[in-house]
Amino acid sequence: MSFSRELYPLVFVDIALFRMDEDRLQVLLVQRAQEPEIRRWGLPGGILKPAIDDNLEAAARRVLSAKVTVDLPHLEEVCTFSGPGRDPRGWSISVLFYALLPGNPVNAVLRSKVEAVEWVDPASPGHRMAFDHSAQLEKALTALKQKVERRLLPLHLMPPKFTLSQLQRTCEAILGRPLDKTAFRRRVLPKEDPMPDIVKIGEKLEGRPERPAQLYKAREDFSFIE
Amino acid sequence: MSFSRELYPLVFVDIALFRMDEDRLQVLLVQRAQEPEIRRWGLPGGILKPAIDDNLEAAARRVLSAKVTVDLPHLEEVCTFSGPGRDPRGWSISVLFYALLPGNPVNAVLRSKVEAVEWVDPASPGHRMAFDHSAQLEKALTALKQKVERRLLPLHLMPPKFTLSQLQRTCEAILGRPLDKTAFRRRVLPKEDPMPDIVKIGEKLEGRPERPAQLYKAREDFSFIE
DNA sequence: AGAATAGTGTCTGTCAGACAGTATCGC
DNA sequence: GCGATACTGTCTGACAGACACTATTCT
Repeated sequence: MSFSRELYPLVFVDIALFRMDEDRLQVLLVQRAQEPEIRRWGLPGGILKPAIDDNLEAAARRVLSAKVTVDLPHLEEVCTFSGPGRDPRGWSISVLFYALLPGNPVNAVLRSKVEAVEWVDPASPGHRMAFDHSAQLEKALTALKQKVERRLLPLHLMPPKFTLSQLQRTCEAILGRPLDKTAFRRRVLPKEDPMPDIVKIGEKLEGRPERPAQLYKAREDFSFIE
Repeated sequence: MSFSRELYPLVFVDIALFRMDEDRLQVLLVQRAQEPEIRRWGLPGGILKPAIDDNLEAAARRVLSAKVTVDLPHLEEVCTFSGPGRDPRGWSISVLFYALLPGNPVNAVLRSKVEAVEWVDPASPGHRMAFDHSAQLEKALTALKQKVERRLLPLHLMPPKFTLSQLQRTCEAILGRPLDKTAFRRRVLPKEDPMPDIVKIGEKLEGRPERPAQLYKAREDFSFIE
């Protein structure tokens, strides 16, 4: 442990970036290209750079900008992880964020870099993960789940236009359990709500062999923060 | 800004320590005895010491131990505050915690130090506060409120033995609004719950000119974490 | 007896899950 | 018409607020 580690901790930001792939929730993992824990998989992250970062959230956005071509996914702090042993380089803090990537622009948003990247099922990532990133992913997923459990709609994960069934399947993927259709629609479409979270566009989904569904969009100033 | 500030941020922990005074919620403020912002009031806090702190929560407990003679109040992370401008000493991070002090042992738990201390109403502290501590206090209070709004019982604020009315008044003080007695009791005393949060002791409150109330205690392994 | 709070019984509205039934499209 | 999904109507049980009523102690 270097001397400075006894005065100043290393400060990192780590991000659990979620997206929907069809009807499955996924999270982005990267394979570390450097020591320590080289070749291990983990959440994308990086060290805080006080010289260029305005705050921790800005640091997280900077780290994300190296992975993703769109900015402004929903980004929210979850909690911190800290201690002398979690990173071999010394006493460290990681501030964990989770981010939600919107649906449609996904195809073109990922930029390949020196590291390998992979979208995996957050409930069973299928890799042994570096540092305490396994615990971090669990915390991030729990935070997302709890929000949806509290009836917040994960609209930041949706494409610009979506159907109610799509939205319901997204919630079900996050919660890991089926939802009742009637109850879901009643909740999401309150008849006389002055500020409904979602707005009917007036178009219908075409090109499918079933009855076409109404398309909706998120309210202009919708926020996933309670 | 010193050179090291461009590589390493200063890392602080700040704590909003809540207690009940009769039926009012209070938070502990301290008057700063040092520059910067000397004589301004703020939340108790201190710098992280990697050499002696096992993690950020341990740092918060260490800081609290200088103010309070009991340990183990409920301590929980709220969020972080960060940036180059919030402390004149340079780029800094504060990790905010809130803590709940149990009811009865309060009288003897406060230790006077070099700084003046004061218990104030968290909703209107009555002092202009140092740094961004005003925003921090607001966040901590909101976090506490939301937990109680989500039906978690703030049992860590209660004395070892308490009546249902006392508990209800505590919830009302936190929420800032009255609660219905019938609904509150129904919620708190589910007839056939295998794991109720509170347990009837069997004693009654004596020495009052009204009908004596049943006394309750918190379940052995009760946790305020959801 | 009276004051004061503890504790209960019951009505009513809201809202959830459940489930069956109807609607509307492509083929 | 058939298949598939969109959407609706309605029943039922859980639970919340409201409120009046009863219970039990001290003075």
